Amino acid sequence: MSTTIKDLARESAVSASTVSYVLNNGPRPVSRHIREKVLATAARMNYHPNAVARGLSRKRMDTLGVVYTYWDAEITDYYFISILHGILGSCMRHGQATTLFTSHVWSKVEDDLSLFANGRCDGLIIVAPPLSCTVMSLLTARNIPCIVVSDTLPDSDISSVNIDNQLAMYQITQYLLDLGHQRIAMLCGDNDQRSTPLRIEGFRRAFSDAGHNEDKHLIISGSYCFQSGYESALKMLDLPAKRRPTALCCANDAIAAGALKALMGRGVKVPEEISVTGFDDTPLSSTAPVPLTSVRQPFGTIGMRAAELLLARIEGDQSHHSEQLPTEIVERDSTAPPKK
Amino acid sequence: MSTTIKDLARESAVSASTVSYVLNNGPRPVSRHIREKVLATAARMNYHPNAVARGLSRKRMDTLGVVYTYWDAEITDYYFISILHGILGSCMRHGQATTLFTSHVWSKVEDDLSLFANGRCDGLIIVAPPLSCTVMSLLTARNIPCIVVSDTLPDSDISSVNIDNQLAMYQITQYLLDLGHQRIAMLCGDNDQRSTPLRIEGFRRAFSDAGHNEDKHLIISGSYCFQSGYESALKMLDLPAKRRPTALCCANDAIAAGALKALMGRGVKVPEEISVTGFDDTPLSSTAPVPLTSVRQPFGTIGMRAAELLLARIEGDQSHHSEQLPTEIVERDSTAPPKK
DNA sequence: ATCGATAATCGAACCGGTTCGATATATTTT
DNA sequence: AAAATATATCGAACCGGTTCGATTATCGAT
Repeated sequence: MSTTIKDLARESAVSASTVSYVLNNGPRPVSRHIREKVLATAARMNYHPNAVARGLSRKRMDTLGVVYTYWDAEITDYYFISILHGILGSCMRHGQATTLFTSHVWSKVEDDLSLFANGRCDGLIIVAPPLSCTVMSLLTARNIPCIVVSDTLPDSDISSVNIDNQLAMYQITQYLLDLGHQRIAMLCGDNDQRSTPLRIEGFRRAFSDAGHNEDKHLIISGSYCFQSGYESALKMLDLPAKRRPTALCCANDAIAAGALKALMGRGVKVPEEISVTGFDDTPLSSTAPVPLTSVRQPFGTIGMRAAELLLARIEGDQSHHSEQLPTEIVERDSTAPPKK
Repeated sequence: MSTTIKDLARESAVSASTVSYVLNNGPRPVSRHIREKVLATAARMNYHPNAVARGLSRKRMDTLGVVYTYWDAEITDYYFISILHGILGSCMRHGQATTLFTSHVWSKVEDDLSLFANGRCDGLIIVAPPLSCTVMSLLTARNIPCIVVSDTLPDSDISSVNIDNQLAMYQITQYLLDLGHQRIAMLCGDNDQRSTPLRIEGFRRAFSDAGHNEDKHLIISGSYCFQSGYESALKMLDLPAKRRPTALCCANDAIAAGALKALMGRGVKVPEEISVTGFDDTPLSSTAPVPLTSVRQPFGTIGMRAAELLLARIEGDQSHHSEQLPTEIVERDSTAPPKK
């Protein structure tokens, strides 16, 4: 249907291989005369090389795959999208296409893996795999380059890019402690996410390092969503006054927004009576009824680095990285020293 | 490196073509005996057919491309993401991979088009192309199936999927008029987006159909962002009391949120003093300080239908569709009859 | 002029599948 | 039992590029 390299060769009265050399600038020299002729016919015939044929013979599709499972049915969450944004940027800059794969259920991803791991993509970026995830071993077994955006697995030699979850939580807890809070509740996210135990650990360590008594009852398990934050906050409000926390340290912004709603519903003033912190610094942080003090994750950079590391690995780099990108506390209006 | 169909053929003591017939269930019959043998060796050798080779010979990659330019540097906006979500769902259901392409500048997309239009994707879904966009004609010239998610172009035979922008705006304006508002300002989005003139037209028609005098000065141009809404709302507040609108009909939720902030900053009560409506029903609508009455667009369905139409077209369907999916007004707390 | 070295070009094989014409085998018909 | 038909399998060509060994043209040095 469309013009092929053979058409081009015939029309330019040269061999197909020569045309290929011209189009790729090598690997062999072509005389100036012929080069120009070929280029001219290519333009005239509106020739565009077929990426699939090219990919087959070069064993390189210049395509990166992104794998993601959403926890509760939404790819639309800011976390994934911003990382994807970074990945896309990187891919564009390096002339790579980006192919997406998602599924509600992680096991389905593993089943459908063959769709990816079959030459279509040169490598895979796996975003936020749940704790129980065997995909990576499948991939390495099949010699498919991959990178995870997640905390490093203890026993894995797969490179990873992420923030330092423990440190980040440590810092924001410390921030609250420095404000003078003593009774702080941590509103946690899903237990099967790797970030959860790490953030809890950071929270705990901030307490012990500060020499404060850590009251275990103030670690509230939940999930990374608005509803969970709402419910957990209500629980906190129902505690007897002397046990009620003066600050809620939330494991992400959605939880914090939910908590905010609960507090406002009960007429509790933020930050005057209770301080609230978010995590992720999504747009929610700034548009919340009380703009949230939050931990900014460099999502874009995370995605970018993941793509770059993957690309390096595809190009033969064997080294093992596990990058931890710095986070930053963004102060807004939801935190203040405790009352009195 | 990895096992090929030839390895499989040798190991099963049959020809490669027979293996192919087994793996694809056709197009020719294979004896039960051989079928099972091949399947067994395939499993044993952990064989996965190479999608690229397959794609080359079948001229079909089972991949749909999604093209998008973000207005102001963010792919992360809810509009695109939710549509993408619908597309992904459809693709998964139909065994298609999804490849993404974005760029800040639309012209860059046109340049890089060859990356897509070269066999890698079987067709393209173009999301929200700006008014001045020549990509589609390039594509049709090169015989590449495509669908736009956008209002239909007057002179185009490319199928499209979208809401009825004019009708939707008509309805929400009517809703405000029915509440008793007479002085309503429309806070518009970008002028180079196709939706803008259509929504304005809907706004106008609602006025004229209701027999109200339409005051042209209440159509405020701007862009689809928070900041624009903020600024436009301030302008409204600065109008002399008798010309000040009692309702702000915003062209999207971001604008409405910005407007809300301006109003709250000036101590204007919503909805008691001024009603505000959004458009799109993004999460912003429900999490805004005053939950917004908004127009819900069926983003997921839009994406889904776009993918399905594209798939049909790829499979040879020549018919021309331009689907307009129904919208729905979601009432929340930001609207009420005008004061007194 | 002749020879060797270098540069430019060609032809064929290959990447890993699919598909079609031809052949071999099994089944039915007469 | 032979002929006609249906079924199962093979081999080769093809998809549209890249790459490598071999061949030819070009050039400077002797």
